[in-house]
Amino acid sequence: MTRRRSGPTMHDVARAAGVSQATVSLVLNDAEGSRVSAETRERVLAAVAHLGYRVNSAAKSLREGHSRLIGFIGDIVASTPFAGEIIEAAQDRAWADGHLMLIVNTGGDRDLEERAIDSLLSRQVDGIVYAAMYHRRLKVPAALREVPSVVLNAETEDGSLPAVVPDEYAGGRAATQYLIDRGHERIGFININTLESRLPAVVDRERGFLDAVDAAGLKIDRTLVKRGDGDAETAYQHARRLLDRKRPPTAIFGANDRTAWGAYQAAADLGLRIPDDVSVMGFDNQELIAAHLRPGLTTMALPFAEMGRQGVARLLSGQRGTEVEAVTCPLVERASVRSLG
Amino acid sequence: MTRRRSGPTMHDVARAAGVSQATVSLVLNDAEGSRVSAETRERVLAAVAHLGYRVNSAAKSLREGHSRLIGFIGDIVASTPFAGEIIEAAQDRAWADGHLMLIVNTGGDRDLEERAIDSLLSRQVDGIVYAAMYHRRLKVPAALREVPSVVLNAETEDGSLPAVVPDEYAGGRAATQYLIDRGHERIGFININTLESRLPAVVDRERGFLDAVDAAGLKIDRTLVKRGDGDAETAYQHARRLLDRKRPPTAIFGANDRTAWGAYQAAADLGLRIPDDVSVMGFDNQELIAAHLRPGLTTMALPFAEMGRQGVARLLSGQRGTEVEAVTCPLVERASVRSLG
DNA sequence: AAAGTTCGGTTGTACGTATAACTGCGGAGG
DNA sequence: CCTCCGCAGTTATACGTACAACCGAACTTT
Repeated sequence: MTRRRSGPTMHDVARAAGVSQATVSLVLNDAEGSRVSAETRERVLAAVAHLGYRVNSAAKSLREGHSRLIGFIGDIVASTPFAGEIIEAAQDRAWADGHLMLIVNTGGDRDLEERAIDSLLSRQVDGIVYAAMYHRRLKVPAALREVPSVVLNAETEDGSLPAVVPDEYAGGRAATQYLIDRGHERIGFININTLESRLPAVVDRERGFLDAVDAAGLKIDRTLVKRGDGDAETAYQHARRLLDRKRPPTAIFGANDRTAWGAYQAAADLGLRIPDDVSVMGFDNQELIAAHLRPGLTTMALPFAEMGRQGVARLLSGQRGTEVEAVTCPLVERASVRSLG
Repeated sequence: MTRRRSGPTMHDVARAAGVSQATVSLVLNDAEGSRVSAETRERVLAAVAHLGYRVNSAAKSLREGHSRLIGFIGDIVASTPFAGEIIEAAQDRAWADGHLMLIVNTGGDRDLEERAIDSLLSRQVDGIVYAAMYHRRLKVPAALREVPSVVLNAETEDGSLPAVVPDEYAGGRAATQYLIDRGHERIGFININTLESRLPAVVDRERGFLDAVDAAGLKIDRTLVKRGDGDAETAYQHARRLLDRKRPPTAIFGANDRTAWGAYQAAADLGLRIPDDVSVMGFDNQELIAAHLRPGLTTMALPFAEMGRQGVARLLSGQRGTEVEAVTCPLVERASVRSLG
């Protein structure tokens, strides 16, 4: 009944090489500080190659008490193209350290999440990465604390776990500064949503924008700041109204790329050319929008890959702090902003 | 030295419940056909809950010879937004069957791929899903054959492994039929690339288009069929030339969404409205393009989720055929096609 | 009453590995 | 010549689980 599909074991190798299983283990693991003659080592290695021996990780994990496995839990994997990036980077980082990544997506289902964590823990994962698909604050399941864990793209409400998030404030500020540096003094800002949403992407980007304007000694014109409802149509309307004024802004900063796209459409409808008549800056660097708009959209990239890397690196480093790490959003320069004067 | 972080074992539970370890195992696994009294079962379950016992999968896998793990290997995960969808669906399907998914992305690196497969095999995975990020034919590493494997979004050159691919031909044909059903008789077709690329997306979609036109008894006008070089600009130029003719087509079918987007831009530049003056149909259903164009692009969706599901399902079903399964591409109706007459 | 037959468990072992503890041997040191 | 020691391994064991084989008591069956 016991279907034993698996290949040769160390015992088979040992027999083939005329040594004991322990010696095989020594050769395979202890590469340096070992006490086995070069000749024996060769024989063992030859037998390994000849038989196509592969270590049985289950046995190894059982013996060693850990698995060289990292768990990855995400709330909504597919819906966002970012997901792949963060997963890839996390996996790459884990692999670089000899770990594989176990992935579970929960679709935000709390109950499934608990079971998923249970399942990961029972597989002796060495750590868990909990990734949120959009930046927010959240409560994490208690079981996460049983093993080193880190939260990506979100912060825990109680600050009980280390987290890695995009630096929205610095991003908003850098984007604005970029426009200011190019001579823009009247800059329209179209936010994604109202501040009540409490989302860092909404609140902090706007704060960054305002502070940059203020720090540059420019007057803050509240009528240039618009807030939407997350809808593309609303963003379009806002952009249209901004550009239709007697003294329109010379640049529009959309708090995300979709909002910026609204500005493109408004400009097109009004016969304005980008960047000649009006400059546009986005945020998020959604490849399919930003890179394919004509002209290409200059925007701030969310550091998904970097978050994935840092998160796993933090797990594997073994240091247990709970600091929130803010990662810089790099500016991606394309062709939608021009220098004035 | 041996850092034993792990929690209680069956022995601990057994002691707490005043039974033997075997009884705990019986209670936990054999739920039905077991021979343990209701009262004992209760005691064991209580002890399990009280101690927070969790099975050690490493030990279980070692004992049982399999891991309830599925390996997922992809060539370019992040670069494409499709990746997330296929991964999510595959993982969901695996989870539904009590399996977790181990993911590795190789970036197309052949050597890394071999090592990844080795690593998966040494972890006793019950099967491997090998996903290509765009539809093509490829050679798979021989080691894949050591365990049930299935190829997604690609076919093996030697047909040695089961595969699941999108039905490009049927998709091209269905899209065209959709236009014909709405009264279009002069339909422009802008292919992504030349047929020399040998890619199914290029070859079969065009074949589907031609066959649909032919089957409808319409005359095939070769001058309405254009081929690009994968570049957005070229697609735009083709669309422009098509629409600039004395008798322009009433509809343009772009072999992918980016090509269709070129048609949007050409139409806009010529002052033509979609769908009033010209209808446009795409292929791929790239959310960020198709859903956000104005008007929304009617297009054929690639069945990524379905491929992920089917692939894993095939693995878990245990049946070992090597057939290539073609999955239907569903039509996503938005607003870029109008009925004539 | 002797001989099964359930019932409700227990004992023992194997899965493949890593490693602590041991061993046989040849040479160096006294 | 005896002792000691380093070398190059070997032997034995534990990790936590599943399950085959066993076992005692109570209950039938003949």
